[in-house]
Amino acid sequence: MDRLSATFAALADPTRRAILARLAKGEAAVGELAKPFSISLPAVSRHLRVLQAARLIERRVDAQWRLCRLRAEPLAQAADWLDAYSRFWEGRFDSLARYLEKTQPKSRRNKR
Amino acid sequence: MDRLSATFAALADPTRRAILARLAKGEAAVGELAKPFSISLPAVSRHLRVLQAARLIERRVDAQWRLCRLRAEPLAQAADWLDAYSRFWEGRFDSLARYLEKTQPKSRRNKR
DNA sequence: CGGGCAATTGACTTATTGGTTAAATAACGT
DNA sequence: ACGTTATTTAACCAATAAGTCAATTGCCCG
Repeated sequence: MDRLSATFAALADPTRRAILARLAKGEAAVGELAKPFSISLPAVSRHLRVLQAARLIERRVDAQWRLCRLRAEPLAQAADWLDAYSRFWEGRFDSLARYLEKTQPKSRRNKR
Repeated sequence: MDRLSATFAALADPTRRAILARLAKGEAAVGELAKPFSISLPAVSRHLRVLQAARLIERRVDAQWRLCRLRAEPLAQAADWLDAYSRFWEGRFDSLARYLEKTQPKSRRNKR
């Protein structure tokens, strides 16, 4: 699966988005991440595996804890993709057309 | 499924993203949308159904053609979500923290 | 009317997802 | 070494996704 698809797929689950929101406040262990949810710990563990595969989190071991922290770079790529379409909903159609012409090579970082 | 999840899920497929890219250049019928892909017409029809359910496209009938056009509003919502995290990857952590406080009043403070 | 193009629907297959419980692994603190 | 805590893995299940081909629907036109 390509990187952008993996990112969007990872974000398509509210539990995973909630986990990212929690991690935005700082590193946390699996058990703590699981607390707000009614699902089992293995289920959370799998969600974390998905987030890690999409490179949205990184993990490190500290004694018996696996600490997770947010890696937001893939989100930047997704934001770039959406930014192109912002030109559409803002009515700057030709600008989007130009972006899409170039979008085959590579997308670049920018700010909204 | 909530709106944001539906949007991200719809975007998590490269075929669907390519269809949106094509539609950004203007309305098109199903047959024309299908041309660049090696998959069958029913498969494309199903992708369009997903995009429509996510409200990323609208359809209208013109004689024997079903014309599709881009509706970018749901993308704006997704972009808003990502924008919050842009504060993270740009290093403005406390700004993101404030955003998340407002967005998810329910989340509890980290103790560790 | 009947033929043909456009698109969808139906029936089916296969793979993936998200969840479960139970067992295994790993590190800690006696 | 032992029991406790933290987390993952294994095995399984139900639902969904993405594709196929065949049949159907809807519309146009000679």
